[in-house]
Amino acid sequence: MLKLYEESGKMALGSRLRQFGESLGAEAEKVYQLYGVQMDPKWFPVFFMLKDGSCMSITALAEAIGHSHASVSKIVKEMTKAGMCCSEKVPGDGRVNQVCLTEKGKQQLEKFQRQSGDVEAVVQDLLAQSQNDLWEAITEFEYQLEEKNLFSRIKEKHQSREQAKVKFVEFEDKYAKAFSDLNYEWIGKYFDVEESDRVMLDAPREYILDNGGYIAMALYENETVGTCALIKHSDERYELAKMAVDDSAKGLGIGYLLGLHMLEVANKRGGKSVFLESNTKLTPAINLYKKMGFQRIVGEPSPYARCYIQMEVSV
Amino acid sequence: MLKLYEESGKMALGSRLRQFGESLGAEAEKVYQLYGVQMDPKWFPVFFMLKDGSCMSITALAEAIGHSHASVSKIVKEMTKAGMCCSEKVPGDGRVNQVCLTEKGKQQLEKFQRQSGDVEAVVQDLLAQSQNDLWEAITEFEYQLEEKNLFSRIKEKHQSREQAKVKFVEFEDKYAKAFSDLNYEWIGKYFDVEESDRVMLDAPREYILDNGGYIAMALYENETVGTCALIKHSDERYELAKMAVDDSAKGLGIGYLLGLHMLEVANKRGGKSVFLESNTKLTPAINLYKKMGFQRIVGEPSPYARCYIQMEVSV
DNA sequence: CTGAGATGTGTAACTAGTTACGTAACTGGT
DNA sequence: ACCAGTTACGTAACTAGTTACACATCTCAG
Repeated sequence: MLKLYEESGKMALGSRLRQFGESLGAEAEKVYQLYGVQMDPKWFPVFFMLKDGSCMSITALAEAIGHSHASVSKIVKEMTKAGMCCSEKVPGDGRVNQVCLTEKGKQQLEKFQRQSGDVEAVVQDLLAQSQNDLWEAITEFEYQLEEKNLFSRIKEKHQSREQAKVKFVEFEDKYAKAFSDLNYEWIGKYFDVEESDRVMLDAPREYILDNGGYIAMALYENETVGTCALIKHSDERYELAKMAVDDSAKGLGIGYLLGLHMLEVANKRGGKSVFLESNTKLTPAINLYKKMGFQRIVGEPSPYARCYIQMEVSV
Repeated sequence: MLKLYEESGKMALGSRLRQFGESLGAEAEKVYQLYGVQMDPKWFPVFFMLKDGSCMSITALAEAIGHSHASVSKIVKEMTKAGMCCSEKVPGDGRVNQVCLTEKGKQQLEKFQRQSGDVEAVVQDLLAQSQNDLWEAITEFEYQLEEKNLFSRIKEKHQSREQAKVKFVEFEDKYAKAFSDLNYEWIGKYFDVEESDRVMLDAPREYILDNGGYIAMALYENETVGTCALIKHSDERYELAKMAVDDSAKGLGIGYLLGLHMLEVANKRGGKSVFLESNTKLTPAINLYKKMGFQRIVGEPSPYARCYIQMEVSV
């Protein structure tokens, strides 16, 4: 095993797979020669798909063998030149180019079958002697990645580690600027800032906290990266509002954590339900609310011109 | 799984490995981006080998990561241009170019370590959930191939199947031409044909069979592809001579089978030992005899000018 | 000490794939 | 009937590696 793989750990799995696959493939040409099959190893996948005499289009071949159509197009061109296959336009559809083996191509079949039988037997043998069956291992790994690909898994890991660095703290006056800045930022991005916004953002203590509300600040490595407010409408009913997360911290799922934190606070304060008003235009936000458990309701008309949707959740 | 792999069986293992490895690698760039590591994924192996601050030559790097030195040379050139590493001639030896990370390169390390930790954990997790551990499976497979590579194994399989088609029959007059042709062919290739050759080859019945000897012909798909003679020197002592295999059938191990066949015949006829005379120049032949059990002896001087070695085996 | 062969590196040309793009043919809604 | 979008294909340009070759430097036997 290469020094790299000894030291790198399994993070280099992809690299190792590719390299090992290539080293196996390197022997292929000698094998073809041994059996007298007059074929370039890279033709193998195309040849194999056509070997039972069927005709296939370029695209169908590409799909079946996992290459780009461009690659298949080139391979077919070479094979045609070597007299191994031929192609013709299919009558019904002037676009598709149907490819099939020529007689000469079919003549390779007998030798090829002998070869593939032997190779199969050798590989089968090697696999059987291993504790971990390489073929099955790939199948299993691929299957797992089909459910959720590698990148998503890594992203989740990344996110959950980063989220551990996020803390939520109660509003203090020193956060007043951060609170308004974060909100002005996103409101200005999608709408015009309205008077009703300005009032609350500039005097949160007066309009939110003193009326029994609550404001949380999200801190990430001691930077304020998000904020959210609970406005008290009655002892049992709070409004979730002024949620804002800075672009620099997007993608860490801070919004979600912040939201859950707010629901928890509402619950602790005796709230039974939390509602919010938003705009269907803000798809990511709406999805976030849904994920938090909010469901659309028909509520009383809102003083905000941009409000088209109301949602609620019990806590 | 692709249709190709479903149908092809495990003969396409190499192809599948490479393809799967590539598909994993394709996600790498996004991962680097996610963690803010300013690095081209293809730099990874070089970066990794240098990450502990050590200096390495191009060739040493190439060896460690399993690339050609040319590839490493290109990667280092790119990394140098990006300011990630630098290289300088080593004082003792004007040829070697020692490469190490720059400060900027080392700055990537922290982020890289975070990333590799997460990736490692995710892959480890996936492997642990599989019945067949992909990483271990490759290690095992590689280990097996180290002992004997894939091509050798296939060749053996091929050979043993082809050998089943070889039959040995006793000399008849209809084989007289084949017997002499096969021998003249190889003798002429290495030496001048001598009178003592001519006598026996042209009248095998008289000089070999009638004196209690034996001649076998090797048939492969009804073609005579080889021959060999036993010359009786005494009731217990035979000479193996006139062994010839046609070029068209080389590589199938026919010589070996033919030799064993002759020893068997000698044994059945009451022989206790078989000797032969040959020339050290004919390395493949000598190796073949060794494989059959023959050992070098010092014997009586031979009438053949080309004979430099005598070998014997008990049967 | 000197010349033949080995070693280390860089560059050029090749290889087996890819993505990007252009063109022609088909399809489906008005 | 038509045109906007989709599909099939081929070609060109790119990519990440390779092998082949050129060249400088080193090593060591005579």
